[in-house]
Amino acid sequence: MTAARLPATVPRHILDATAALLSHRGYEATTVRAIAARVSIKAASIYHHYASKDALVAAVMNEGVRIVHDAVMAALAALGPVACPRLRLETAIRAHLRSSLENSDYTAASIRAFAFLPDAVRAECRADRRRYEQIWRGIVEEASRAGLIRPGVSLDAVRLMLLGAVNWAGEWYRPGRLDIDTIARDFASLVFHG
Amino acid sequence: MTAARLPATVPRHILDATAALLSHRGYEATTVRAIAARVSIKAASIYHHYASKDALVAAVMNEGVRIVHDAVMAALAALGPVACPRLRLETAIRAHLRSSLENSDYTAASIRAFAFLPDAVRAECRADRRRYEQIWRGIVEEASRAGLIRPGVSLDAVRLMLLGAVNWAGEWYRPGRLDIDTIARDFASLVFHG
DNA sequence: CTCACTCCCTAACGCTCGTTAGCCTCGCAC
DNA sequence: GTGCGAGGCTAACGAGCGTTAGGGAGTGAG
Repeated sequence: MTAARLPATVPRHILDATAALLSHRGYEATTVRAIAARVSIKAASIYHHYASKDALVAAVMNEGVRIVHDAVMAALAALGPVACPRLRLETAIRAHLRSSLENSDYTAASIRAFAFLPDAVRAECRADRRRYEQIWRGIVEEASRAGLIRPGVSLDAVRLMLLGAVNWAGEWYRPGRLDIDTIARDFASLVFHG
Repeated sequence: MTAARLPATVPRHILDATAALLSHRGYEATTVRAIAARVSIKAASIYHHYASKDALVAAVMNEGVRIVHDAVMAALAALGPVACPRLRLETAIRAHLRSSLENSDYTAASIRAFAFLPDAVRAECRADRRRYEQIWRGIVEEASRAGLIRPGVSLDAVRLMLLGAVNWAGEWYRPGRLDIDTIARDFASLVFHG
């Protein structure tokens, strides 16, 4: 899961270009020729660094999940071990939103382009994505144990609502309108009762 | 916005096939040949009924928004004019989820495939989509006026969280797990305070 | 100096895409 | 029964796709 998993020989800017195209145009419109053009080389040269388009895409998708995973974990760790669940949830939301909306084409790609990936590529991404989901399962569970979630509400529903809301944010967020801190605060407010 | 907007000569099953493909595979993978194969004709014959792939796609997208719009409006109307905002919100959520998850490939397509449509097609869909958003703006505002939304929370954030959560449901919903009534009830619970 | 290796190139492969042209065959109107 | 439009068809177009073959320039090691 560390950066070392990527072959050192793979130029970062090829991955960057792929991430940018995937996040803005989706899988099919992200052509090898378009990626190559973005880094001012020819399409065939891509294959010197990567075995196939799908291997490149899979690398970007997994990198995207890794980035948001690490961002959320780092933000939670910075809170210290005794932070209240309310604050932990708001912090996780903010970190996820920052990663996918501001910092990382990789994260944006891993969220937006995933749905229509070829099955083979999707299969390569499943494990890391599940691992990321576990963070949220944990946060919601903590909050529930602390009595912050209205009793009777399914914790799965809470988690899926939250992840849905933050993952969909890429479809409407534009810098300069609702700012990310406000979104994170309000989203967190909504899932806690009285 | 009525069905009469579609030329009467366009066989419904061509639209159906396009909606099914769009919702499951996305825009680029929805080829004219694949649509034709689904209705057991050849690709060229599609053009006897529709001027272009994009015109066909745009028709499906707008039909999808119309269907969910009508479904939500009908469900709200069935409640009668004096229903409480809490119930109205839950009802709208349930109608939206039923439309996109159970009843309509059109609605599923209009939600899932929209992001990566060509700009020209997206432009043709904007008006109807905005009109649908207005329903939600109204529901959230009612709830807020009734004092059901925690003060200090942006109503835009509430609306966007709700729409994000329900629109993303297509990415994880599988029949037989969390059922739609439960999801709708829990989602509604979460946005209301004490 | 030379060998090997890296990194890029041109050219082309087989395939699929959206779309068009032109033809055939029904079934209904007159 | 003749004409014609509706609704299919085959064949093909130019373009773009992912990918491969093979070559050439630069560079660092021996």
